[in-house]
Amino acid sequence: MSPSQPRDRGIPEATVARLPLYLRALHGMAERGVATVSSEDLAVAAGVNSAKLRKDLSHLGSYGTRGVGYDVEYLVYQISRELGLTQDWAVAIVGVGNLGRALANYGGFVSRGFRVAALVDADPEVVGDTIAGLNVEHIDELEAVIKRRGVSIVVLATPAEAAQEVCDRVIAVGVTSILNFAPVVLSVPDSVDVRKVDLSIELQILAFHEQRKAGGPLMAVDSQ
Amino acid sequence: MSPSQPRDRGIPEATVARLPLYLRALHGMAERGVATVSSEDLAVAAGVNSAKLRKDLSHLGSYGTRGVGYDVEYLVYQISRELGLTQDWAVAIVGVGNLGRALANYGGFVSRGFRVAALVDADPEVVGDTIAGLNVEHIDELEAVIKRRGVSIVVLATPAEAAQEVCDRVIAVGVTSILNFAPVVLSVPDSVDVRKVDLSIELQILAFHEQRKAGGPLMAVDSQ
DNA sequence: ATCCCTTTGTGAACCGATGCACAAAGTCGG
DNA sequence: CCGACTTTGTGCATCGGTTCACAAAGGGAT
Repeated sequence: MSPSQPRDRGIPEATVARLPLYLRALHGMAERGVATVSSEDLAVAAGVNSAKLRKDLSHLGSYGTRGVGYDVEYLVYQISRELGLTQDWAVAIVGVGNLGRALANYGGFVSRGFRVAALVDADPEVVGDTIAGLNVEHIDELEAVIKRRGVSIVVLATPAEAAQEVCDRVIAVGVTSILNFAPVVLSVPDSVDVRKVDLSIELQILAFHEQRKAGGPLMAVDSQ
Repeated sequence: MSPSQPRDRGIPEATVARLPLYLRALHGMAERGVATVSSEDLAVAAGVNSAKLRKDLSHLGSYGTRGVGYDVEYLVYQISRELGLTQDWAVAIVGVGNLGRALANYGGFVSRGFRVAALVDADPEVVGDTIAGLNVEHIDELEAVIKRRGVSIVVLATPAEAAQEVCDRVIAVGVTSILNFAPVVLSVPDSVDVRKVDLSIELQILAFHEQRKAGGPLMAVDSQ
């Protein structure tokens, strides 16, 4: 705000998106008993350029030792703290179709920092079922469940038509973080974060490049 | 390669990533009987800036009419063609756990241009099962299935440990496009395209921003 | 204690993407 | 047929992110 106080705790978005990658690589190293790691090695493990890695980490602070590298355990802790994974996040999954079910059972989901705290669906056929150890609750209970369980992150795995309404309702009870799997553009206030995952978009991007490789606009049907 | 031949059919990567978004919005409009659309309206529907949309479309050619806008049907066709969706892509899903199953049944997957042509798994328990109308084949048959069905895009929904080996094997039989859901960094030749979707990374990014909103490093527990 | 070797952290050039703002192009009413 | 209006397509300034390259910092050997 005030120019006299730079207050540069702002970490670039691109960096934030890579921190989980580093964290995963570091966890693997910690399990294998690695004590310290150089930016070069960690960069390879995470699949990025080492200069980029160092610049990313430098946004968190000076946690490396020149001539040695980074202490694995310590770096795991620092990144976890920065990402907010030292606390426990209650996640609700709305829409318990094939995808919602898969997400509820997805191991990597539950692992560090996150806990699936509620499953909600509109279909009376599945309400009351137990999935991944959780009772599926009715969509009418949405607001009550979110408040009762202290849910702060909502995963939308509903059909496209239902997504915006559910989105509006959870925002109305204070949720400000949404992970959207429904193939729609959600309209939300600026204060709400929405991340979207669209499986078919990823496939389409692959198809584009595949087409290019296969001869592109010239359609040169040839060995290479 | 040769600098003498610029060959500028190169569409920026950021543009390619947005084309599927435009396509989805356009399909919706076509269904609602909309004949033409302005860049402004389409931009709103796709959730982007209208100048960006126009610049993106300009990379495909001059398909708009000044003073009028874009013909919906025509633009759908042009974008589809550019993305390579006018042809039929055979997709194999390797790993038929919760996620693989969800993907096999996922409607938006099958829809336009893509066809799930094979399901493959290592677990004898599921091999032979019929999922989404397809017989699950054994991982030993991987190479044979890919060749027989003409699979050109492989979706990896295996456990993390198995992903790299499956990846190597499908590349060995000529696959150059992979959509990876396993939480590992795959190592592949430059000629192969890998796109990754990591559900837990998305959650971690949300957690980061959520933590910031909740008071950030100062932990100012306050209304605003 | 000193020197050499390794590795970090970062200044600076570079690159691609974004968004403004406007001229060119086309439509439509009179 | 003309003039007002709409909307595209794009030149240009800007911005965020990437990469290079190197000085500063620390460890370990002698």
